[in-house]
Amino acid sequence: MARAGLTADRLTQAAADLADEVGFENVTVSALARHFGVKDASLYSHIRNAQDLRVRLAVLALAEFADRVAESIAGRSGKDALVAFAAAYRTYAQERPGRYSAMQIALDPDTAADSALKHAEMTRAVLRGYELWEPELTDAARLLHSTLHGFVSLERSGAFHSHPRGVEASWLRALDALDSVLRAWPA
Amino acid sequence: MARAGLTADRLTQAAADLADEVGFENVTVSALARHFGVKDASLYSHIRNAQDLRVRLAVLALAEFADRVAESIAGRSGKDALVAFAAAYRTYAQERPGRYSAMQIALDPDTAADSALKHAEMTRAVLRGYELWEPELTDAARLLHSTLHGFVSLERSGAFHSHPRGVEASWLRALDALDSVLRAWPA
DNA sequence: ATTATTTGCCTAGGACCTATAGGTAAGCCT
DNA sequence: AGGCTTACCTATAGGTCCTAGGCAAATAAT
Repeated sequence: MARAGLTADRLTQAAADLADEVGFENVTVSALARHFGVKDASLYSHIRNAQDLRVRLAVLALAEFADRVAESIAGRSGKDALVAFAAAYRTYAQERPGRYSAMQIALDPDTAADSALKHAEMTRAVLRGYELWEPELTDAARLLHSTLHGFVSLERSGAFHSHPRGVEASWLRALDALDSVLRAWPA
Repeated sequence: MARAGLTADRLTQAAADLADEVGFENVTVSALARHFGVKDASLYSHIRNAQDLRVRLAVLALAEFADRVAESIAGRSGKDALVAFAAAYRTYAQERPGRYSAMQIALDPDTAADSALKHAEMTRAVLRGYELWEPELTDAARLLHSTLHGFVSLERSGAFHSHPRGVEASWLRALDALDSVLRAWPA
């Protein structure tokens, strides 16, 4: 019988698409096997187990996201870079919700090392316009990530829907606030 | 045969404790039934299904968390209130990780209404010292929640462990930044 | 081109989780 | 004591995760 031509990469790609369709938590080995028209057991030649699949998906998403962000902040600086960075963040979460969820799982330091490095570099690139130095640079980077991730995460979970105030307006205000706090940081 | 004396509330309480022990995603109907020494099927007289159990757990956590926060900000104002609010937030996430995870699931507006109201009230109580008015009050509240939730969430997922800078120091800096941005908000 | 090796996918099966249907017995009320 | 409600049961079915072991297709060796 003809082979489906499975590889770990093809499985991970398909899992990512599946995650965006049905949600990260509904990405199962069975569903993925169904998608390729093979039996569950066949996937275990390519992935160690379900958790391994999730980790691969997270790594894929982190790399893809890093590329997007890098592209969006290229050639910008100061508040322009901040806004572009933030927009890339929020847009990715909206367009690729499954991948975004995948990115949030805890990875062991080794696995995350590459992505972590690239993300750290880009964050520093954005913050370069604000003239911050260690250790404040790290504090600022953590605040930046916290704010963006927190906002996007709460928006997705519906926490902002209970109030008529437009989410977009609050988002812009948050970016203003971030910009001003970063500019005033050295003080 | 003796009855275990199950009720939806007792199940929810036990589920919450279980969540803190083994993680929210590992709270299953089976595990809960085992804990009470009854068969899985017996639980379905008290809860509609597994999702219903998770929702009840989330509501429990939200209410419990609201109580804690209310207690911690009572009698404080301005930055004191902000710091107490933030500490309650972070401490709850650390001490009750399963409950904290449960709180993040998306609830339909009706189910979340009570908790949402109480949370909104408390946030407004914290922000009272900063003399903000609608619609900026909502923007500020959203920024506050985003920052706290984002920080706590990233800390828990290990995103901050890749750098030697102490997380506590970054946390204090983030609170300073929040305080200053809230004070400068009307500008 | 035939053989040997690897590898992709299979069947079979076990463990655990979710859920429903229908039954029995414990506890409450009068 | 009688009847009613309900807490818990057995039985059953389907879904997911994963392992063991087998055959056949693809690939490499001769």
